[in-house]
Amino acid sequence: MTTRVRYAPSPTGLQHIGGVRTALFNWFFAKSTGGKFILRIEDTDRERYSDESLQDLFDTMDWLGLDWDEGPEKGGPYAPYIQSQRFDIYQKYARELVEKGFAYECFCTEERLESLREEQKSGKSSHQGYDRHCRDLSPEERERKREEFRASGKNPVIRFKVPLSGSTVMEDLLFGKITRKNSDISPDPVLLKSDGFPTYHLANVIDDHLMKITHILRAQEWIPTGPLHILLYNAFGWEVPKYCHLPMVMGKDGQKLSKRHGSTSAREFRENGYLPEAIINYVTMIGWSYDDKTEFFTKDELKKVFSLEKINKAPGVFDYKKLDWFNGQYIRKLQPEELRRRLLPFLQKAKLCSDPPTAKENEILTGAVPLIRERLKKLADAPEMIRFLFEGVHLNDSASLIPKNGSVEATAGALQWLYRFTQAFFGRSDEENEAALREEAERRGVKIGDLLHPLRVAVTGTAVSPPIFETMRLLGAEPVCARVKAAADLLNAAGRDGN
RNA sequence: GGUUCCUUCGUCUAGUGGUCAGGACGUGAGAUUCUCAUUCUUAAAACAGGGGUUCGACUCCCCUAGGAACUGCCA
Repeated sequence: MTTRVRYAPSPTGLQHIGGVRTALFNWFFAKSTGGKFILRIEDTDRERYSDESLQDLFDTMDWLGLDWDEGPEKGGPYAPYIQSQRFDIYQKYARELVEKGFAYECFCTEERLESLREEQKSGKSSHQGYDRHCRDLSPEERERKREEFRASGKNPVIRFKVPLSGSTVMEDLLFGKITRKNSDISPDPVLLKSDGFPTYHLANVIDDHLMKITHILRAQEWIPTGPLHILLYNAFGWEVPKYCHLPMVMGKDGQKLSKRHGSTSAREFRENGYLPEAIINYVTMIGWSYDDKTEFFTKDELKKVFSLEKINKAPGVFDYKKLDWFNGQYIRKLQPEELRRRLLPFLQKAKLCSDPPTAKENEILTGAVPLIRERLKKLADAPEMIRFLFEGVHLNDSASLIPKNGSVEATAGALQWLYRFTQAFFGRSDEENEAALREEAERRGVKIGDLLHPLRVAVTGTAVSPPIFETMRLLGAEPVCARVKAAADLLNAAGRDGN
């Protein structure tokens, strides 16, 4: 039997990294077992639905390189299944359940439900949730209400008749048997809403059955509704798929990962310059492992090696630091030309390169890549690291030129010498330049770094930069000399002002 | 509150009755170095607690504690 799995997101917000992990696990499980991966858009909540979210879903799948093997139409590339386009299917099955006596129409108003909730919150009633008011309406009463609704153009909701006694067992591949007393299941949840759309429970069960899903891999937060779904399968007389609930992804404080912990959406990671290969690798290592030492996996490797047995039961904390490390590793694995290609959009966004880039910009970028590749944690860090290659440097604070424990006078003097040094720099080898620098440092009785600091600040505008010799060569003689001259002048002026 | 699930270094994890409890991130120290990084070496760091079962428990069972998720005409 070939395995069939699905990822079933709701387009009600940006794709969450937890969702990404669920998608990845499903996709890898399908691939590793030679099965099929299906994408199903669960857009039955038209209140929260947004086109932007749907687009973000596609962008994310595309970014991660996750494709799906089926759709409502024959022949690929496939459009995904979309629940809002399957409206009639759910109607039909909901009616079937009512006819078979497993569900019933409920005419309770929003207000009644609200006051019920109030009452329960204040502790007046020991009951929780819906009081099953409409479950046992007399046929006459039911007919009267139905007429009433019809007259006012309202639709009753359809609720599931949860058995009052007994219990339901869910077999989970990871957690084993999970038993829940039927009386503990949410009393008669809504299956079909008054707008005619199904709720998650109904649509999910129907579609998983119709799409012949064999394994349901979904977040652990769904465990409590598992038994309800099983009751639904039983009511329809359908075979129950295998369940494998995935441990949750938590924030540093052990709570569900959310905004306050940092970035949570795939889009944010994308825009910050995390590589999809790093995200894929890191995210699947939360709650899954291969052995006691291997932790680098390409997507292709994971397609072969992924297995449900190695999933961990305990929830995992999302470690941003470790992700950064993974990302740095992957950045350094990239061929220089490939890194250049991926960096370009970030420089364009920072307005340092035009679109398309000019020959000159391309040249600078190509030269800059080897200088920054081992300094990058995220691609978005690049623009600030090499801004000075594209734009002039404006030093307005002469103090930044002075090395630690240095003085204005000494630094001004050093800069005079550095100006001459830069003029000679481009006609000599690095070895010769370094020798000259060392000699001068010794003559002045300072460390070589005390000379390099003002040079670096003068040329790059910052105290932290890629290696200065390479940087200078990349920048070229003219701008380098001009910048050192400008710095020397600035410091002289500062000195004259009596500092 | 109720229900269900979870519990190995700070974090991600290996471990499946006998290990000096291993690796990785992070942290500390050191080396390399023109700054920052990278790289390398090295150190500290864990079986939640209590009972059993057993010749022997991180590994099996029970209890306690702690944490989490769920408790909607949202998914």
